[in-house]
Amino acid sequence: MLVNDWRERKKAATRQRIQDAAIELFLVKGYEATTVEEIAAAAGVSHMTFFRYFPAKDLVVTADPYDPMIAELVAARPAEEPPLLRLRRALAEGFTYLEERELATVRARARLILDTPALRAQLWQQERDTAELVATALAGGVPDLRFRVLAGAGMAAMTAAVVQWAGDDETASLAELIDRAFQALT
Amino acid sequence: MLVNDWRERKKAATRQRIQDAAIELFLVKGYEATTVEEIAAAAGVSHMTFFRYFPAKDLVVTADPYDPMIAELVAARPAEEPPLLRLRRALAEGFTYLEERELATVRARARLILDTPALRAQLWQQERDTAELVATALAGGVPDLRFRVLAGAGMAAMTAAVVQWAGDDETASLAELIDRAFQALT
DNA sequence: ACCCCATACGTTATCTACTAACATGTTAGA
DNA sequence: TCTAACATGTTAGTAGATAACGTATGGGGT
Repeated sequence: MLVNDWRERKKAATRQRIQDAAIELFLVKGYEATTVEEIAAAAGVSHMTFFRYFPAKDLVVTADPYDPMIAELVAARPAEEPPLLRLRRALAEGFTYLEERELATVRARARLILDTPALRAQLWQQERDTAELVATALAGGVPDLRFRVLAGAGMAAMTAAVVQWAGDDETASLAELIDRAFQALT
Repeated sequence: MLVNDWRERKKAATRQRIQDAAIELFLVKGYEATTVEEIAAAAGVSHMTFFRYFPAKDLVVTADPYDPMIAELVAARPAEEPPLLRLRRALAEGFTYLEERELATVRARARLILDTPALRAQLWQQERDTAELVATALAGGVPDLRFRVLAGAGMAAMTAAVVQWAGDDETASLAELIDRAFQALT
């Protein structure tokens, strides 16, 4: 079983190399102007290896572990709370945890995504998937229209906050913006 | 100026021919399995003409006049109403107008879009654009975070309703689902 | 130490969406 | 009738994505 460890770590490393090379190139040359072949060359692999790790070019940017995390946080909160408050608190927890390390990276990536149509498309799809997960967590089973609406509204609030936060250096902190966004919802 | 009329009508006709041919092929063979060349051939044009009318393959399905219409309806309603009620009433008006003619077509197209990842991506982007238009209409100028959240939440409610309506033949009417969705929001 | 084989990676070919350059034909107006 | 504008076609090319097939590296059983 030691073998698997070694292989997994090697794979994780090349995956990271590809992703780093890609984002660096995107920030310098722009997303559209950067070809997969260039990324692969910069990471020292062939274009096939790129596609084995990221089935599509945009996934190298949009693949992200946070969205599923939100659903877990929602499920972890007491079911007695009203749905929107539950979601709000869950998000607050999540973003507080983030605050300490990766906020700058997240912001840079958010900007890249928001400035690139091809990447934005994926993002909205992802938001929708997360909304369904959140709705399921809120309902504690298959959600009905009511829970889907609430989850969707909550995601919309979060998205509005993130968009403002990413677009303006002078704006408030992300946590505060999310708080304000949920306030507007009630 | 008579000339322009004639040319415009001819252009509108070929545009329609292309779109009809495309949607028919999509429904029969599926979106991915249908090539632009096939669509162009079925419509009796070259693939370049296709792209002149629809800059991207997916636009032949997702290009749609309803989303801008919503913003107009919102702006037309009295500004004294609370924002969410205003949006709700505006949507009610719009879908009542629709009811009389194209509902079946809209439903078929909605299903095609919801079943095709490549089309879904565009749809969410479009929803976002509409939300911005609605937010502007609600604010009567450049919207702040509050109006953006409300507009986004409203669009989320509408989307949830449309998704359920498109997915289930036995479900309630679209107007009623939208009404229920907005009820869940308050 | 030997071979075996799984597994990651590369090479090559091909498809398709999409774009650009240039050619052609048709029609409105002088 | 000539010409300028405009819609369309032809051709060639780029880039994302997939499939078939070959190769090498390293682990485990004998």
